[in-house]
Amino acid sequence: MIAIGQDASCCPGLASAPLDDECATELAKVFKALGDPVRLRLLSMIASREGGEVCVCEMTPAFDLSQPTISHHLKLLRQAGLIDCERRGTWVYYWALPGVLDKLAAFLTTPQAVTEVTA
Amino acid sequence: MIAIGQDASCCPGLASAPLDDECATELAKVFKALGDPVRLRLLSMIASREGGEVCVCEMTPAFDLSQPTISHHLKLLRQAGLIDCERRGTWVYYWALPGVLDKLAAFLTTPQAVTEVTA
DNA sequence: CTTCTATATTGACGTCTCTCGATCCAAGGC
DNA sequence: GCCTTGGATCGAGAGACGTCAATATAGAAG
Repeated sequence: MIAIGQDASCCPGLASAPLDDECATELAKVFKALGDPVRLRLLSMIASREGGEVCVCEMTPAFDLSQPTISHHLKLLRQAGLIDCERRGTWVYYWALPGVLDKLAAFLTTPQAVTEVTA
Repeated sequence: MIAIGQDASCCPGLASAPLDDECATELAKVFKALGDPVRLRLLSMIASREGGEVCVCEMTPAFDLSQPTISHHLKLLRQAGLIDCERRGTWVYYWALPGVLDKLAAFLTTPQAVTEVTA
């Protein structure tokens, strides 16, 4: 629903120029999705997985929360454009959408830090 | 109040290993502070400023919001450890705390992307 | 000391968010 | 067909959040 892949690239960087309203609104949606410890852990479980895919049945018991709550957080992460999922038989598998996290990281990186790395 | 400088460094990276609860809670506070378009714009105004300092009197009229609301958002950004301020006469000046954004960016950067850059 | 200006704080209101139990849907096995 | 299992959706309640008007505070100027 949120095309961070396109909209984030329009924003040259947090510290390079004052953000316009539209860009800030789009980016805030993604950061808001990251602004919850449960969602951060879910995303980390998914993004750090070797094979790239994690079954819901594996994530739900890792938390002290009800199954609908985990499903709700996964939905928010998906709406933020951070992950996607596919049903395979009885189970549903989630994976991290590539590039989105790196684009966010690039947006946060200050120009000085960039020049230091590339120098 | 939040020592992202210390606590974020304890977290090796979102995509390198599943985040533990404590680390996720600390990081979520910072991302939550970034999860509002007004705060993103405020932080961008501050971080992109050449001299490094921005007066509140310069930020308030840039928004269609009341003065207390802007003050409130600046307070949240400060509590998240992203900015700091100092009173100088009648005016108050804000600046971005260095390194925090870069640490966040490093946390979001996937291991693959890191190896690509350093290769 | 009084007054004015620039910010911060307080209190209140409506809205959004997180969580749960209950229910529904999709797929497999009998 | 029916039943079981894995997930998603619905509806509700408690709490957090964003916003404002009103007030308080700090400093400068008279």
